[in-house]
Amino acid sequence: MGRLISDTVEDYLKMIFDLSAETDRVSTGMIADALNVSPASVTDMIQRLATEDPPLLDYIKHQGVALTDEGIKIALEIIRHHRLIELFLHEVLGYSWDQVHAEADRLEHVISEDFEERVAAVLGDPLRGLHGKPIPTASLEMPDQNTSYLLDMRPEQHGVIHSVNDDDPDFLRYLEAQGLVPGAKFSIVDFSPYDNNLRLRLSGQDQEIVLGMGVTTQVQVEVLDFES
Amino acid sequence: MGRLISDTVEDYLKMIFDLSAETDRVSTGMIADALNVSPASVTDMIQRLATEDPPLLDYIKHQGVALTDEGIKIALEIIRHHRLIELFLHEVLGYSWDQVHAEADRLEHVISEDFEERVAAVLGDPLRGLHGKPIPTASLEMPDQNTSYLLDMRPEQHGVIHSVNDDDPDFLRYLEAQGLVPGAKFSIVDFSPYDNNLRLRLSGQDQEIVLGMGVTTQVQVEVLDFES
DNA sequence: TTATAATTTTAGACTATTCTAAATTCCTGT
DNA sequence: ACAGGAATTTAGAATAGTCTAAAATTATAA
Ligand SMILES: [Mn+2]
Ligand SMILES: [Mn+2]
Ligand SMILES: [Mn+2]
Ligand SMILES: [Mn+2]
Repeated sequence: MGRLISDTVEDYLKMIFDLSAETDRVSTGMIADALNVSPASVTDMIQRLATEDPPLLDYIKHQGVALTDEGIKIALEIIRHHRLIELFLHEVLGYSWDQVHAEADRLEHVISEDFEERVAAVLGDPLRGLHGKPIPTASLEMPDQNTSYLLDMRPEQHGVIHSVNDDDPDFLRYLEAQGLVPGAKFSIVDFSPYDNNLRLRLSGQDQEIVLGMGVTTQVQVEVLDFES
Repeated sequence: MGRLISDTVEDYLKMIFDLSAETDRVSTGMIADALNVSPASVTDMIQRLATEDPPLLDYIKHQGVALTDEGIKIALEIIRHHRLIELFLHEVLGYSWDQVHAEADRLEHVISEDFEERVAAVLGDPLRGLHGKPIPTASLEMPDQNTSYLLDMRPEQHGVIHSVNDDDPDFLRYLEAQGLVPGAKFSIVDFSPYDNNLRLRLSGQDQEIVLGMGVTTQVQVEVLDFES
């Protein structure tokens, strides 16, 4: 208990956790891109984190990193902070869903456990964040989700929007305008193999919308067995 | 607009502002004590702040510093954040008045102007903080207060508690238990010149309480012309 | 007025985080 | 199997903030 973790390290661990959803091992380059720092800085940092007292990363030279259990703990703590804060900013202070992320990205590092608990209580211990992502529990269990990317759906299939990537405010405003918010049900109408465009109809709406990979890679869905 | 001020610099400026209430020029040693860093670190920092592009401090070697207008601006901004956050934590999240300070001391550096505005709005644009101190306005005017220290009051005088120093949670719990909270009216019953103890009676209470300098130097009062 | 004490400043060093440029290693396509 | 090219790591350096120990300055008080 009580290691001294800087904001910077917290952001590295959080980002590595996110990137780990894609690949088993996360490469130096991926981290550098995601955090907007040079690859050299990343190499430095991951080597340091891999040799901390309890190592936070498992690092193999030239083969990227994976979080240790210790590293996952810290990442989940910060992710819990982040998603609780986003919800709180929206519910209590009236932030729109495209404004919350940037603010939460700073606040997540400085709130106390007490603050976390009080916010969770005020919000009624929510299970999902403002953008649909699950919120790790107080004991740092991440509820597992059975989701896939909208990208991978095909005509005839039905689904519900589960969650959306939240780092680009413009993108979030676009999604909201289209009705592409967590909980929205839809069915796939058409698929264009060459550009990977998907045409879909949101339930209750007449109009169909066509989405390219810029959108479909950023939206997670739950595939439904039957229309409802 | 848009200088890059670190949290550390913000804390230095805020502390120098507070200390300036006592002395015109603030010494290296005072700052070092207050911030719990070595005098050498303070010298380093104040020399740097005095040579910033618009200087934040006016520094004369061996004679301490005074804030420039630019430095005051930044200090007031942070103090506004701090006091709004303390009130918010109390009102919205149910923090007790001894718990808010530590949390606010970290949050004050990371909230946006938007956050500040929204919190101020939710609280109804308060003029005074949880511990009685005035809150700088949105345009960074500090409402001036006509207060003196409880220390300097003498028998026969009446007064109202204006504000109390809030950095020690134990002290705040003690004050609250005694009923020594902002707004409480009292009259001085007795003064002991050798130990500077004051005996006073809170209006509406029978019992008298005796306070030493450990308390009377930490409490600001408004002296009343007549009892009320 | 002068020695001693207190305060402040300087010198030198350390950690955390980042960078650029150069060296190394890995991968891929012929 | 191997030559480029891509990715990664190393080397060297910068900045912010801190420290301790030594030097310099100012204050105090006999
Ligand atoms: Mn977010
Ligand atoms: Mn962050
Ligand atoms: Mn405070
Ligand atoms: Mn602070």
